[in-house]
Amino acid sequence: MRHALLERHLLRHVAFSPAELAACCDRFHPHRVRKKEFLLREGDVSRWEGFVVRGCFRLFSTDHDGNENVLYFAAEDWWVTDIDSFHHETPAHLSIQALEDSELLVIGKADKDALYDEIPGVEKLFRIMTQRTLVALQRRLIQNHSFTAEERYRHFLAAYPALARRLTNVHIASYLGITPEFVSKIRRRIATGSRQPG
Amino acid sequence: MRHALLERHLLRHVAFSPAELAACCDRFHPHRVRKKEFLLREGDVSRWEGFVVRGCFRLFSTDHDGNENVLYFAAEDWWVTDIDSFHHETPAHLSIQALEDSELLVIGKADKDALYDEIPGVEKLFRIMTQRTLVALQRRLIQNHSFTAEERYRHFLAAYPALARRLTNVHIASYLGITPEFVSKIRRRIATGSRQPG
DNA sequence: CGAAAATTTGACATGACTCAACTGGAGTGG
DNA sequence: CCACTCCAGTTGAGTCATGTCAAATTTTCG
Repeated sequence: MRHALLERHLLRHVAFSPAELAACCDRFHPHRVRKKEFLLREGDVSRWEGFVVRGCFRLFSTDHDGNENVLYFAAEDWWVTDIDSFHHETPAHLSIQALEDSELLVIGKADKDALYDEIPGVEKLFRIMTQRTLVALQRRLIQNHSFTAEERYRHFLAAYPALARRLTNVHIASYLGITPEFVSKIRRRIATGSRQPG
Repeated sequence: MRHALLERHLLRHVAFSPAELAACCDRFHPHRVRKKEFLLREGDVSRWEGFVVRGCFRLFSTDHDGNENVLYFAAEDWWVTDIDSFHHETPAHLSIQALEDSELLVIGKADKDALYDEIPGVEKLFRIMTQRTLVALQRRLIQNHSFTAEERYRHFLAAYPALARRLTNVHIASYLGITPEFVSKIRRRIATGSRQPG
């Protein structure tokens, strides 16, 4: 499935030849989901890795109290999968739900493994992408420890303004690890113009 | 530098030939540091990626209030580096300090890049290792949101009992994102036999 | 032995949560 | 076009987990 967004994405970190690029893209096929539909449910095996072409998803897990914790949001140009489940064919820890009507390009494990074997550069691409994701997650973990809820909320709005406008406060709260009620109180503090200390 | 621990580590995810294995190991050289010495200081460029052969390190960053947040501990069989700084030769966000007299095998960027180019399998190895680290970090992030401080402390002791015995409570607290005083209070609660709820 | 660091303890402060009530907008069916 | 429902969002009172600060005590280590 040729798709300009995917091609540009793949070329971002590795200089594939046109033939290699086509061989990659041909392993993907399109998939549509409606708002609120699940691409994956906790406990099932993740059979697909997906590249988001249109729409938006949340990846979350449910803890013993029934609280949903959002690991991340994936809009256009992002990947969605439970890495561990996809690679080892084990039950997923994550659920993946569409927050809008969405379109993906998905690839199955056999096709992905074939790409790894056939096209030098695919390993490099995913190594680099995984490293970048890891670095971002490391920073997020540290920020969770050193920032207050208000700082994290402000930072999220500043870092992802377009994404934030597409999400409800409930979801943003769940991503930041705070309650929706408290987000509401933070918003009021911000709106009523109180300067944050520091 | 041939070293049984490193060889076993490299073979864990990829079946290198003896020649490939030797070529990998030869790019590493030994390095010793004393307790409390820094391998890397925030702001400097990380010139080395290190594999810990003996001893223990903490990787941490300092926030605007001067608090040190431990990202992770690295004992034998772990890697230490500021990934971003090492690969892009930019100032590091992390500091790396030896908590004991330690020995590493280190590799510079030029040698690492050479390995990526010369030995098919090295990309795969680091892709897989990075993925596993990412999955572990994802789980840790979610646990930070859904577990209380006491639960996180208990979980850390249960998951890394040997490591925990080598660390002070100050460092464990900094890893868990809580204060050393509160760790002390948790320890008392545990010691006085109070069952944790849930 | 002596200094520095780690740990413990207690009083007090506060950030964030819980719960419950209320408001308002978006979609849906009649 | 209205009535109705369903969520998201807001608000407030009360509570709890965890932090802060300061002092006392123990351990580590030169």
